[in-house]
Amino acid sequence: MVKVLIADDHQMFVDGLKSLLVEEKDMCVVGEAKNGYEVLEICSHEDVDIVIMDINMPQMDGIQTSRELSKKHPSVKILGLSMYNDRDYISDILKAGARGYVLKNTGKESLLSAIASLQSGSNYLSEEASKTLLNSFMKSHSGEQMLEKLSDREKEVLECIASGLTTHEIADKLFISKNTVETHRKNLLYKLKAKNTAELVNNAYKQRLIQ
Amino acid sequence: MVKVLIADDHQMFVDGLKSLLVEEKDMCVVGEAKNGYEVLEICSHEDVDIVIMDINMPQMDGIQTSRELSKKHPSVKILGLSMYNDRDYISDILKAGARGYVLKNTGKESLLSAIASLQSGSNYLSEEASKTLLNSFMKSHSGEQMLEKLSDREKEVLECIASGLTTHEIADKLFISKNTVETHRKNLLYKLKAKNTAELVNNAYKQRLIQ
DNA sequence: CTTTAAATCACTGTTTTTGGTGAGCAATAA
DNA sequence: TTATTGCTCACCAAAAACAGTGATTTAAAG
Repeated sequence: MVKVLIADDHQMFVDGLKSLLVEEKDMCVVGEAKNGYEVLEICSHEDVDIVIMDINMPQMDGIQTSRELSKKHPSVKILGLSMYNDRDYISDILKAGARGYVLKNTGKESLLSAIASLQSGSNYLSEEASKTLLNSFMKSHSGEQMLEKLSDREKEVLECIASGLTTHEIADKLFISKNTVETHRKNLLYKLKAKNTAELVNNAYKQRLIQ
Repeated sequence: MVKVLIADDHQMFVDGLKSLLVEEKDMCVVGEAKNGYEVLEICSHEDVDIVIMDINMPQMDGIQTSRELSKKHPSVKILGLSMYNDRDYISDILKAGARGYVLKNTGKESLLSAIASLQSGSNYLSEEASKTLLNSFMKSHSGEQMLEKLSDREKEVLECIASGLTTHEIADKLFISKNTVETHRKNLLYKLKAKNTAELVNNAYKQRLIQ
């Protein structure tokens, strides 16, 4: 009997999954969570085999939750779930301790085989997800890739830029010099491979640095 | 017996909903669709009472599909569905002919009562959705609102701007003068209430003119 | 057949961004 | 200890964006 915990902030999706899983006689849903805190809370007093973990959740997202969870309860297996076939999503949640990843646009079969794989101790990557990872791996070797992480300060400046503030206004707001803001802006342009402010904001959205 | 058609591009969500609905003895799922074309196709040869219509679908989205569907098959009742509690989404799909709207983050109860309401001939708006509509109505009267529609040309220029092209490059690409592009840019800034390019792209994302 | 709206182009400034280069300081990792 | 990284600041010239105003043509709407 596989004990499953469903973590997703869309109640309707949870309800659907639950009704789908209880049909399987070797599975039971032992809990549901709307955010990361609830996942950790439930796992601390409940015996859970597998967490089906949506990546996009309010308050604490699936990535962060996976990190915490695999630290505190390494025996709990995490299956990453999301609607985006996004390199960063996949690699981030795998790095955070998940043992599998499936997309929401695949059917229940792939979900069930993912659960089976994880339960038997192996890993599971859906076909699309592995393609994406492989592609990005290729690219990373042809120099196309590389997404340098932004520092906290840079994210702060990025948000100011996106909200329409000029360099001077940002400088005033963050109590730093105009020159410093210009440097941050320059580094942001470089790191996000943008050639001007418009593309910067665009890329920031695409890479989900802003939502 | 209510005959339901589920339209959503996430197969897993469809599978979940289906298994949830077949539990209800007075309902049956007569079809599923991954995009608008499939919805129209199915409705043309299948007897459908209610379409559960996700707004975000590839190729033809829920809004456009609802418009076509209520033109061709006005007897089919449409229940709008989305994860966003967004004024534009709600009002757009209602204008397009939907008779109800529920959010994915509400549970199955609200979905079932929505279906029941629609089947009995009345409308259904989830609590959050009606709040959102009401709020935006208030705002629209306090002058805060107003989202002037963009012309096709403006959208075209907007995309160019977001992808990082300069005024000069856009002019070359669209075979128009630099001055014209600047005028379009100016109008875009005005219409989206942005004070510079960064905020323009930002607001375009927020208002889902780019995704 | 008008009135309106979209799309086009023009001129003239001012402000902001962008690119290039360089450097000091503090915290932290190797 | 040394190397690296994040944050800070500086200067300057060229490019681009921004603001204000006005005007013509064409197509749709009334």
